[in-house]
Amino acid sequence: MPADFAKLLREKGIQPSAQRLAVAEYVLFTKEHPSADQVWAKVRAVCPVLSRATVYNTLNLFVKKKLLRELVLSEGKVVFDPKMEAHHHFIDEHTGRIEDVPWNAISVSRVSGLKGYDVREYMVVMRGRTRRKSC
Amino acid sequence: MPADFAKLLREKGIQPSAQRLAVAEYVLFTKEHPSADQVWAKVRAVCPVLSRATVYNTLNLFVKKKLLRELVLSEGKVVFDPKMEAHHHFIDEHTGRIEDVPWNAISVSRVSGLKGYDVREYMVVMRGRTRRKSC
DNA sequence: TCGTAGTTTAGACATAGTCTAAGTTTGTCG
DNA sequence: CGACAAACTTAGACTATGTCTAAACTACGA
Repeated sequence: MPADFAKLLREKGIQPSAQRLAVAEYVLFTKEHPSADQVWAKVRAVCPVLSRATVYNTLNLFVKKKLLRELVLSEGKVVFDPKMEAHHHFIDEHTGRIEDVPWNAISVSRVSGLKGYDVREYMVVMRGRTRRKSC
Repeated sequence: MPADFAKLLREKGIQPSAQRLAVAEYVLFTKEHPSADQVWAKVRAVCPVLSRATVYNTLNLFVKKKLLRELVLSEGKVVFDPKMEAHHHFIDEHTGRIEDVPWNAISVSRVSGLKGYDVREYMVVMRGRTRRKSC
């Protein structure tokens, strides 16, 4: 955990304001996977002068500057998939379109040997762009 | 595509109402990955007597009865992860808690050979229960 | 026909996230 | 220092997604 968060932010091209430092101190080193509102709650306990909009702005900024990763499958929505057999998913980065990838196209090993977890199901989620002609 | 949707629903223990049939006809055989409101829009075009609540109820019922799968990483929210190196994720089915799984714990092959896709990044998403003592 | 369980409905409510317009802070340059 | 501009923060309005409720409707067996 760095002593100097301001320096860390500056290195990424982010102006280190008090609010951003408070958010950074919590979110950059947590082991939890907090939602934006959870971040807001945590940081407000330390730094009460902090609006919700700033937390959202700051988190999005951190994601853009590669300090954080956003974990989400589709673009903020729950989607439904009628294909009940196991399969993988590919998400087109430009369009957000989700495509099914057949189970056998990819092989994954050592899942069942994972220590500490009973894995009931799994899938590979890929992101990138489609190389199709017709689209 | 089955001729008799009513029979299909009854086999799963679902009373086949007109609304449920209309939803089933669209959602069980689409290649899209529609959100709930997209389903509503599509089905309402065919069957205008259909409320939003019924669509949500029906979709959730179909998921419970294993006709559909819900594609979502965390429980409907975007969460943030400060770990920027590639890694996988395990989601505890009971608590919804997300844990990081080291990249080397699992091996995935043939991703880069996928026809038609430029995969820029990928991860394995697992679901199940944690077998830890302390929790 | 009646009663009941199951289903559907509109709309209120809740939560997640974005946007805006105004106010505050910060950095720069004379 | 002083003032200006750019960057940042704010409250609250707004949109979208999803849940809940109470009332109305429907199907169906006794």
